[in-house]
Amino acid sequence: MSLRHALLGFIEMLQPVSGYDLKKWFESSIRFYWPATHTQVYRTLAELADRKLVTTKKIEQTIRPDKKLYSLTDRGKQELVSWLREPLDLPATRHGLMVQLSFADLLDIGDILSLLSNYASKVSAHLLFLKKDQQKFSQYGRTTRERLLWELILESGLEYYRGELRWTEKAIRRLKAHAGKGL
Amino acid sequence: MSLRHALLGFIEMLQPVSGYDLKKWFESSIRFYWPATHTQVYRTLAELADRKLVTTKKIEQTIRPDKKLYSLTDRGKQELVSWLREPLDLPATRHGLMVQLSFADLLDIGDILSLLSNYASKVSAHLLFLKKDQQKFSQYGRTTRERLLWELILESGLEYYRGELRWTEKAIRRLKAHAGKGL
DNA sequence: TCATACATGTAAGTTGTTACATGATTGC
DNA sequence: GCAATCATGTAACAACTTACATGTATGA
Repeated sequence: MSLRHALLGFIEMLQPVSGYDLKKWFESSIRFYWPATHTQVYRTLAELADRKLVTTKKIEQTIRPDKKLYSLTDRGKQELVSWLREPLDLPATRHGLMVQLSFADLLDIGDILSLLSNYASKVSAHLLFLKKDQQKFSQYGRTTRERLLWELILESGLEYYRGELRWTEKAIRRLKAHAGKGL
Repeated sequence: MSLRHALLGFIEMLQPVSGYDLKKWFESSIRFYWPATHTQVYRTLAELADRKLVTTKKIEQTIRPDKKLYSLTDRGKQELVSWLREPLDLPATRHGLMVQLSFADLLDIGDILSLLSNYASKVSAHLLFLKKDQQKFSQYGRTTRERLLWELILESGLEYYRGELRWTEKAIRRLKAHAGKGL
């Protein structure tokens, strides 16, 4: 599971850091590649502490709720770096729209086109969102190489969604052309 | 969950059909968009039968193990068609390589390039595999519109992986250039 | 003789989602 | 006055994975 290692990675970058802040970092960056809810984050942090990959320190606060700060242990860093080197399998994608289209011959053309245009508009909205994020994000890198890596990751997302848009538009054209032939 | 509806869709196409055959159809087609193990298939079929969306018929066999054949009920077909019309959220992708690259500044350049070239070779292998599948697959469509849909689905996969390859090659070039500057 | 196809399942574990729970402070 | 931020968690459920289990027939 990459969630564990994503957390180790962020802790390495930000230590000492609270679960709450880790969750916020997830939200604003890696979530496009590995989404996680706060429930999962806290559960996984507890497990990492159990396995002595991180240490915790309780901070008592008066006007805010108490919090715990996490830091990496040597074993945690070892675990992180050795995972970073591991070649992974191709990700298993689950793309509900494609499942729908597989059986969409049961629908009439209007319904099929709605599915596609709904997808297109969600993809466009997401693209806009990613572009806004773009500037904000690439500033944080601590080395030029880290900034380059983050830029590449963001471009991968942009290109993926641009590709989805192109494909959706093509699919709409082809389906309309096909429907037209029937007249 | 799309698995339930993917099964309903295949049952609609192939009924009466055994769980074993449904699994094989998954393997050879939809698995790229919605992978499922045989455990999941059998469990979900039992649930669909429980909910009266499908009916089963036991076939006793001597030289082969007995089997169950599944067919759609009217309620099953209704459920399928109404799901097919539902606009879905954007799929949540989990892309481990991107998680690794997010923290890859902890690695040396050789390790980073290995991650990328390993990914590239897996993507290429998968592309070859998809292209082989291409002819075999598009023959099955029962209407011209169904064939068009399946063609579009397959193209979406091809374009995705071609995009991944292009991105990976660009990433390798940029990282090599960056490493070169340091000399 | 060894792997593969046929055909179905159970059990146990891991991961991921949703709802519930608390309670002060700050900004609109 | 109401929503959002801060900060952490539990409980219950849903989905997915891996290992275990059985037993015949066919082809390389």
